[in-house]
Amino acid sequence: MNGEWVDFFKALADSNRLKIVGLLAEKSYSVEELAALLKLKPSTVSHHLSKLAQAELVRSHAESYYSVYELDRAVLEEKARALFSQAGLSAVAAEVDMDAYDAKVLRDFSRRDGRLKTIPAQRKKLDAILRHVARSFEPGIRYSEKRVNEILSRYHEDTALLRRELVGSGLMKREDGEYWKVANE
Amino acid sequence: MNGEWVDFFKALADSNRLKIVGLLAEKSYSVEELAALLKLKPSTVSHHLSKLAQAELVRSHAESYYSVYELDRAVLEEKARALFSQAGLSAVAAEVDMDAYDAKVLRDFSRRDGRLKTIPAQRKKLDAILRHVARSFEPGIRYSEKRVNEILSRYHEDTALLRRELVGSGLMKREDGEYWKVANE
DNA sequence: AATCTAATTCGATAAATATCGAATTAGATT
DNA sequence: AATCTAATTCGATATTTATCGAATTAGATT
Repeated sequence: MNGEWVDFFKALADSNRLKIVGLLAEKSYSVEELAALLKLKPSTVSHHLSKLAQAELVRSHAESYYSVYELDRAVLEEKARALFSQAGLSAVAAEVDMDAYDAKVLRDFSRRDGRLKTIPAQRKKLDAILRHVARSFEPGIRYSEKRVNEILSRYHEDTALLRRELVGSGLMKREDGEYWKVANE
Repeated sequence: MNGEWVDFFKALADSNRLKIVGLLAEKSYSVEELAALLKLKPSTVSHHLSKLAQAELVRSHAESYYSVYELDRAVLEEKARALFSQAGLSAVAAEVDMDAYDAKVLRDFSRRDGRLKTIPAQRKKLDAILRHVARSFEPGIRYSEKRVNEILSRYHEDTALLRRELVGSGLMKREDGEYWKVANE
C-alpha cells in the first residue's frame, strides 16, 4: 500500500501546516502560540496538528496547561532518504496492475469469439496483441510453418503478418523453416 | 513564499499521482498507457500530469502520436535534500509573523487607553507583556527607582510587581538602586 | 488535403477538507 | 473540592479537487 506515503504528503500539502513544520523546526510551540502566530483559531491548529501527528511528523507532551508540540526529524529524514532511492520510489507504485494495458488493448481489438477485429497498426498495441497470441505456443516445442499458420488462423486470417511480427518482435524465433517460442521472462 | 513547496507536496498528495511517479521511476509512459494501468480516463490522467508538471516533477515530449512523460529526478532530489537541512525547513515558514503572539496577548490584556486590565499570571503571557512594557525604557539610560515606578504606573498600579518581573526576566538590570534596560537582540 | 488518433481543455458533479464557533474534556492551580 | 485554562471534539459551511464525458486541439499518417 502507498497509504503511508499519501498520509505523509497530504500532511504537508497545506500552507499552514508547512508553516507549522517550519516553526517547529526551530523550537517547540504550544497550540495557543501557533494559533496566534498563524492567525488561526486553536481548534483549526489542533486539527492541523492531528494530521501531522497521524503522519508521525510531530509529537506532543503535556507541560503545565499546554500541550507542547515538537518536530520528529527522524521520520522526515527517513522519508527524504527514500525519495532518493529507486527502490523507494518504485515501492510507491507496488499495487499497480501492470497487465492492465495489455488487457485493455486486447479487449479493444477482440471479438466475443476471441478473434481479432483488426490487427493494430500501432507498435505498442501490436506488441500487446503479439504477447497475447504468443501464449498459444508452448515453450520448448518446435512448430512447422504450417502448424504455426494453423494456430494463428484462430486469431486472424492474415497469418503471414502475425508470423512475421512475432519473429520481428523477438517473441518467436525461426530456423530451417521451424519456429519456436522464446522463453518469456 | 512557500508556494513552491505547497505545489510540490500537493502534487504528490494523491494516491494515483504517487502511482504515476512510481511508474515513471521505472520507465517513461504515454498518457494512454498510464490511463490503462491506473484504470482511469485519459482526461483524468492528463489532469494529474499537469499538476505534476506544474511542480516540475515530470516533463513530456512528443513521440509520434503520443506525449511521452518522464520523471525529472533532479527536482525530486533537490527537494529531498532540502528536507534534511535546518535552513531548508525553516525557509518554509519564512513569512510567518513572529510578533503575532505578543500582539495577541497584548490585545487580550490591554484596555483602550493602553493600561493593563490585569497582569497575566501565566509565564509566557507575562513575558509578552514585559517585552512590551520594556519598550518604554531607552537603552543606555540609568533610571532611579522612583522614575521607573512613574513609567510603569502608566501600565498598572502594581509597579513593584512589574519592576521585579522586568529584572527577573532579564529585560532590565539593577545596581545601586538604579535600573537600566538590557540591549535587546 | 483529408483523415486518424492521442492529448488536452471545459463543464459538471461528487467527494474531500480547511476553517470556524460552540460544547466538551482533561489537567493543573487554588 | 472547586475553579480555570488550554486543548480537543463536533457540527456546519464554504472551498477545493478528483473524476468523468463531451468537445476541441495538435500532430502524424495516408
